[in-house]
Amino acid sequence: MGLASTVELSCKSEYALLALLELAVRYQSSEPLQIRQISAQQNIPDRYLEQLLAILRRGGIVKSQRGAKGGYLLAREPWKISLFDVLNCLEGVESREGEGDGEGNPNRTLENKVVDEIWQEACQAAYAVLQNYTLQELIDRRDARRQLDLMYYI
Amino acid sequence: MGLASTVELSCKSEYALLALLELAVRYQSSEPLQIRQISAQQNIPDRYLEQLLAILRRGGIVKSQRGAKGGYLLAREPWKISLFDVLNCLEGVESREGEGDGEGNPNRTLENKVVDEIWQEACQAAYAVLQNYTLQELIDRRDARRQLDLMYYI
DNA sequence: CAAAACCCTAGCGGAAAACCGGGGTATACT
DNA sequence: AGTATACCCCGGTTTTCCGCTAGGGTTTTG
Repeated sequence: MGLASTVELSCKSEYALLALLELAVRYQSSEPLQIRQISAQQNIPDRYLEQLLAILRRGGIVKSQRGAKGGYLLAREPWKISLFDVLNCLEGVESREGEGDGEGNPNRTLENKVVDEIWQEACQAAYAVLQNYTLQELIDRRDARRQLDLMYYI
Repeated sequence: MGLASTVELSCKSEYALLALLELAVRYQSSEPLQIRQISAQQNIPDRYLEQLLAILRRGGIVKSQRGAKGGYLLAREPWKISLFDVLNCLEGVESREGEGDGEGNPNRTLENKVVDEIWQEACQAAYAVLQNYTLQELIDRRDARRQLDLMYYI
């Protein structure tokens, strides 16, 4: 209830995580996976997913292979990519340098700063959690729940 | 940088906290404070602030006194109102019952659920921090920094 | 050289956030 | 009683942002 249910993961971030999960599953094969395949598997609008993957590429999360038979691969092992890495990469783009706010704003009162300080502290706590989860653990969790669901079914 | 600077407190929440800080400072006097005074002090559009205070009133954070010489007061002591109380009150309004998403949505895959689970866990960590800070501590922090700034100035 | 894939940039549409305004109602003071 | 003050309710407007679409490139395979 309340905050817990209203503060939702952005659609963008969810798409990205689901896509990365697909890449992570096939990491061993080192065969690139194409946008179309991912978008079909996870029900993500393909042209939009394309943009997200571009961001992740620039952020060093995935790498791409151009041309026919190309596609995307994880830039490193699934257990070396934390959820924080991913979300930070996504949300940290197209902010920088547009503010006037953010920090260097002159007419920010002491009250503004204090409130912000605590807000940052709360965010840090959340980041700490996200840094502890990797893509690999995402896969593991899913597989564990698959087993569980299967048991209930029988 | 990154997430840390982009995940910003909503304007709404910041306004509310600043307004409550003003009320908290004058809590002892038990004289109501008017919207105009608060909005002037903290540079908040007064008609907008009015709406926010109405939400906070319905949420039991502040109480109001109508008529001439009226205004707003905290509903309880500043050290008994946590930042979580405030944000939860503000963000938790006008959501409920409009979703289709949220949880009971049938076509949510296992992947969706797993990702959400972890996200919720991260949020919980942030809430824990916010629950530990009260309006009183907001005041104390500000005053501490005032002293500090003064020392540097000399 | 053609097909398959990624690459870049621009812009649209709807929803939510921020804000404004008008007319009502309770209370204090004279 | 009457008037001024300040909250109260609710609808509308503006602006911003997110999710998504679109078009035209460039690189690579075969």
